[in-house]
Amino acid sequence: MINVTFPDGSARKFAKGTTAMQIAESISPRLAAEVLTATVNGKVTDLITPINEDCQLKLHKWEDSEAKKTFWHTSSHLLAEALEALYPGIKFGIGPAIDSGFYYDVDSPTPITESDLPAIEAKMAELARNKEPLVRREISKDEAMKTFTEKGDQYKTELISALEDGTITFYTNGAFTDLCRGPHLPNTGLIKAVKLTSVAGAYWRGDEHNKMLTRIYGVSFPKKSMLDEHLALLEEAKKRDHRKLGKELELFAFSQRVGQGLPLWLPKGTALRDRLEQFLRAVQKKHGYEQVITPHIGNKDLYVTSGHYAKYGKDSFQPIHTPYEGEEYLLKPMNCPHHCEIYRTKPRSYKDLPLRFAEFGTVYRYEQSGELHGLTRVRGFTQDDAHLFVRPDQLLDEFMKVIDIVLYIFKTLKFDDFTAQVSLRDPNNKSKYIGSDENWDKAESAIIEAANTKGLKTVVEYGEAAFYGPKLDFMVKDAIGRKWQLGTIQVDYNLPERFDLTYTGADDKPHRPIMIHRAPFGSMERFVAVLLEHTGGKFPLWLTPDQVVVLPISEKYNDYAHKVADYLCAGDVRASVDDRNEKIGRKIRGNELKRIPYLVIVGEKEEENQTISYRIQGEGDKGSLSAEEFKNIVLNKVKEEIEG
RNA sequence: GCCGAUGUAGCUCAGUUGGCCAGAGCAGCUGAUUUGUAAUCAGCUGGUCGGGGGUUCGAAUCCCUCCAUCGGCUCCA
Repeated sequence: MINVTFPDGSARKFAKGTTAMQIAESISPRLAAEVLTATVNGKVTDLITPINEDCQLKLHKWEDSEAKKTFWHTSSHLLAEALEALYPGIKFGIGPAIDSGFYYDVDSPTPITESDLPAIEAKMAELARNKEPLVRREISKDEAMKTFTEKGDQYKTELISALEDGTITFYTNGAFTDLCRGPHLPNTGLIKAVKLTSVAGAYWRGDEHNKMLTRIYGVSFPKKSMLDEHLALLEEAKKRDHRKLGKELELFAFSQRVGQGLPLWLPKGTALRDRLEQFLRAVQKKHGYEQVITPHIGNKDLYVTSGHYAKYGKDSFQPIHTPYEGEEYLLKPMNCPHHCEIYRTKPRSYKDLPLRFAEFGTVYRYEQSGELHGLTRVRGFTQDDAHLFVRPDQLLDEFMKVIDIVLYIFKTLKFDDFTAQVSLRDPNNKSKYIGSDENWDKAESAIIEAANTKGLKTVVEYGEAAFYGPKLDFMVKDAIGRKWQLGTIQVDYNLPERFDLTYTGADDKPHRPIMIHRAPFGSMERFVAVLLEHTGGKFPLWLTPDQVVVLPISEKYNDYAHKVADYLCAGDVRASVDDRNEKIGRKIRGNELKRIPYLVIVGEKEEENQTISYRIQGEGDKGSLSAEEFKNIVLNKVKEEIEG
């Protein structure tokens, strides 16, 4: 007998060799029907693998991420089974579960396009109805190699050759057998709803020098209704797409003639962006930052000194030549080297530090054409940049103060759900980075300590550091649960060395300052994009370009409407009049769609009583007030938003 | 950059196997209407069918090429 302990602390005895599925059945048939996978002693495993020793057992239903992963992993095998049936001779790369579904990379003799997906979905549904069991088999390396060599699948043999004998398992569903360590669902019949979402190219093993395989993405659910909900969420995401909203709300545009990835900020978008800038300027001023301005181009030598040229020279706009031989300039791809030169403009004392230079610095990077995406990835953008030059004894404190600024900004803009990612060096590939191990260790431990002291919810990612130093990256979750990377704070021991930056210490000797790079928004472009998707275009009142539009019932009341708007504008409310010769319903609809927070309606009644009627966006009519009372409502709301 | 898809009016989209001066709705303009809480009516304007080249008696439609956009991959100082 074996002793099985459950998460609630209870324990029961079962015969040796009992499976998790049998255990679930013995507890309740209803549970057994819902359970998808299990964790045995902390390891996710099949329901059908016999358990031979005492263990902690957790049974997972759909809601658990372990169950979803298993569900989607089995779905990828089902996809492969369908593909093999429909495309004889197809070869398989890898087919894992991902956060929001699954994919399989394939090398197909005939091209697979999006129009083929419905037929593949149908085949998957047909196969799933057979309720084929997933059969696990341990297999020797030789035999595994033989199987896939005979099949002619060089991708699988490449994977097998990297594995150790004795650890290799095959899983079979129906006519399809795959190299896989599992775990899987007991049978494919649990997969009741499948949607193949897209087909894309992906390099074999993620290496751009390798052959590009076809990747088929999909998502699946145990119930049809869950798929419908999922598709509804995708629809909602589409509605919030910042590229669509940016066009509709006339915030920004792109022009083929201006060039790819070079955004044009329209008047309303500029108003919004300016307001964000003013907000940040004010916060930074309070925290002892000094604004600086540096040119949009810089001598190539500047970036050679910083090390950026060696690392990113090929990804920059290529050198601009002057009439003089050998003189070369680059469009500024980052602000830090310029700020280092500002530091060098005069001798610095330990008493001067910390120095905090801030700049809304516009930079240009030649991103590969396929990487460009709306405002989130562009070739010309403005960083809300600042560089802090600090003494070693100030580092931790200054770093934490930067965290405070980031937290304050997130709070004001209602990004309530975020995590901090500690981005460290890839310990297996240190050649990608500059600087000594000693300095890296110091920098990394400073970041970790600061994040811990601040009590941030953190995750550590190796290989995500910048080439000159580790980072603390802030990832926010938006209103519909998607994650975005925003601000970043970095500790850098390297640039001060490369630029030979020093300050005179109390001991009258030269010392090396440490740099902190930070950009709470990341860039103005990216931040506006994320804000758009987060709010669906319903910006906070304090930020929105147009706060109030006054709608006269008919042209007879245009004068009164303008009087009201002028009064509001004089009181620092951003108001305008929609005096088009249209019916009131039409004007309301148009301005509601533009997501104007407040609509003021004036007609005979209001003019007579010297009042106004108003509506709140999405909420409808809110009744009548005096213009002054209304103005105070608006101003108070703004105040409340900024002061939290 | 790579794989795949797409590109018709300011926007959203129709345009059958190549064949009458390329269509609709919205937006815009003009006029009528003077309006009470999410679309008033009528008329009009607007397109080198992404650019270039080719096939054909004839191309939005077929072929080549370039550009841009979208979904991914790779990359992200």
